[in-house]
Amino acid sequence: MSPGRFARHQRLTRPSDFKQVFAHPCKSGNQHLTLLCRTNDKDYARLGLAIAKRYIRTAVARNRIKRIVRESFRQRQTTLAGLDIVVLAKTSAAALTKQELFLVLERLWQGLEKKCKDSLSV
RNA sequence: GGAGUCGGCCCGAUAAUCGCUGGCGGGUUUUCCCGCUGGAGGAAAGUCCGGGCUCCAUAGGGCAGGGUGCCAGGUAACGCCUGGGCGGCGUGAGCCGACGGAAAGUGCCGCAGAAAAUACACCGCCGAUGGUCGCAAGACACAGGUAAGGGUGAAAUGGUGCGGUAAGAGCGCACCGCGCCCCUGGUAACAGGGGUGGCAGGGUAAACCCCACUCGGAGCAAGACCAAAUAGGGGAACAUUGGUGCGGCCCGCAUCGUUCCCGGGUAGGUCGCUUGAGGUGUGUGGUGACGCACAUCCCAGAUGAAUGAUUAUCCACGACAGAACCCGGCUUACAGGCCGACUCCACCC
Repeated sequence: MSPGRFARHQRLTRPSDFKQVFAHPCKSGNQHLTLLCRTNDKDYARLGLAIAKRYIRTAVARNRIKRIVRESFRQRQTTLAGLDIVVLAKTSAAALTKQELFLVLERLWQGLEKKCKDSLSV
């Protein structure tokens, strides 16, 4: 297991934090998930989740996706340092298995690293 | 053994590692770190009822409106539960029922049918006296009588039988049903028995309605507290014989400065927030729901929102589904497993 913690300060908690990300995002995503991203002035990454009831109907499915995203983020956080990330789920995400979700997320994190880190941090 | 009924319980297990979060203790007692310990459900769901709690309203009463609706009990309360009654279903264990009032009034009753409620009778049945024909028996037609039979319908003005009659009819009688009165049992719903009346005129109250009982409104984003930045409000003091405007000038009025205080209150934060109509055990009262007594336990409390991930082993290979102020119910969803009581059928003795 790769080490790493996921403490409170590593989460986006305030509405204003979310607004900042939504305002000028660098996007990455596929048919299951969408990731929005923006640099912050800190030396660690922060994660916010926006799993809408509209798309994912049952609370159980929403919780499942949140937990898996958090776990995946926790393992990858060192390479994502300096970014604020918001994860949005689409309807099809509920149908994926655990393993599929982890795979999908891994690819998306890589995409973000390449795409966003350089272009935005200038 | 098979089929079934009712009630209760479980909801993968174990280990290791890495995480999240409440509480307690400690450390550099600020967000940080360490240790110990707790961390979703039977429905947490739908938000359909009832209550606690909070704020608002309220002299008292009535009307309107909503809800409930066999009886008794349980409960904080209920539209819930228990026991009983009545009706229906099932061979049975059992299950189901908005189950008060239709002679208080109003409305409605498709299609079919003559007629759906004041019977104005379609096919029928009878047809005396009188009329026509006939010697007569009788035939024909009419006035009229009738509701037994046929047919329609979910439903047709009590049912069966006998008497009765021109044919019929509660017209009369017997039994059943129905209404009323009395007696007996039962707290009561109701049941049983006796007497009497006379056939009284359909259904629908989840149609209006009547009767009885009952109900104030909004909800934890309730509500309470702390409180930046910025803008603005009120007050005090100081500084000025200060500046600017009105004015020819003085007086006067308006406005501008600094400091402090006050109240409202946004972002944000804290409380409400989990010890409760609580759980477990024993005893005890009660057919039971449930009550009482004693002992014992503390059992989620998050706030972008915690209970997860990985690996290994095993099996029945895991359904529906995630607390958000808290309880009591109801309803809906659901793969499977365990236990107990009982019923029916088959077999053995």
